Amino acid sequence: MSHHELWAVDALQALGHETRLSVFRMLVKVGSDGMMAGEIAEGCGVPASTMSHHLANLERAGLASSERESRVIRYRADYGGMRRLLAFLMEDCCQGDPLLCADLSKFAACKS
Amino acid sequence: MSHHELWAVDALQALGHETRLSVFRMLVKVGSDGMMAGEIAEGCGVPASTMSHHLANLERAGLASSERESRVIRYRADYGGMRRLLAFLMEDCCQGDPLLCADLSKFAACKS
DNA sequence: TTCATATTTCGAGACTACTAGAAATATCGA
DNA sequence: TCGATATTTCTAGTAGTCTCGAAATATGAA
Repeated sequence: MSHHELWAVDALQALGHETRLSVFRMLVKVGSDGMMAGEIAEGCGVPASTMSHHLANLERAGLASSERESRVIRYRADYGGMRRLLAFLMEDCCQGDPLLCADLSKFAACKS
Repeated sequence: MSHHELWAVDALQALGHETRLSVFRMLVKVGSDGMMAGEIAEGCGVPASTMSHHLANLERAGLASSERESRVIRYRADYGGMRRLLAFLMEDCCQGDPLLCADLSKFAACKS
C-alpha cells in the first residue's frame, strides 16, 4: 500500500466518526473564517479536552489546520486535503466503470 | 445528526481501514464480475474468517453486495453506495466555497 | 507578577474494533 | 448419505479508540 493510500485511510478514518464528521462539516460551512476551538466544542456539546483530541485527529489527517491568535486557536477546514480525498475516491471509483461517476460532476460544479 | 449523515459515518469508517479499503479498491477494479470471498481473502493474505468480518462490514455500510453462487459467495462493489458517499462529501465540500471542487469534475468525467 | 482565559496534554477507565482458530452451516458431487 | 469445499459465526484475547476530569501550558491584562 502506497504512502498516498495510507494517508487516505487516515483521512477516511478521521471522518468516520460522528463528532469529527460534524466538526468537519461545520468548518467547511463557515469557510475561511474558521472557528475557535472552544466555539467548536460548545457547538457540539463536547468537553474541550475531548474536542481537542478530535481536532488534532482531523489535523493529523490533513483535513483541518490550526492557527493561534493570541489566546484562542482557530481551526479551519483544509480544502486541499478534502480535494485530495475526493480525487482519490473518484479515481478509484471510475477505474472500473467510467459511467459510475458521470453525473457527480453536477455536484462538483455545484453552486459556482 | 440525520439518518443520512449517520450512514455516511458508517461508510467512511468502513473505508477507513487498510484491509477494507484495498478490498473495496479491488472490487471496484474488477467491476461487475466481482470476486469470491476466498479469492479476496487470499489476495489480501488474510484468514478467511477475518476477511468475512471485513466483507460484512463493507456490506453493512452499503459499499458492497454479496450473492451466493452454489458453493461460493461472490462480492461486488456497490457503486450506488459509493456514489452516494461521493455526493455527500461533495455537497459538504461545496457548501462553503463553490470554487473548491471546481476541477474535480475532470475526475468525475474521467475515462467516459 | 499575578490572575483569568483558552487550549492542550496527561492519566485512567470504559468501550469498541480487530484478529484468527475452531466450530457450525451451506452446497455440491460421488 | 458421506465427504470435500467455501464461508460464516462463535469465542476470546489483544489492541486501540473514545471520553473526560485534572493538571499543565500559553497568552494577555491588570
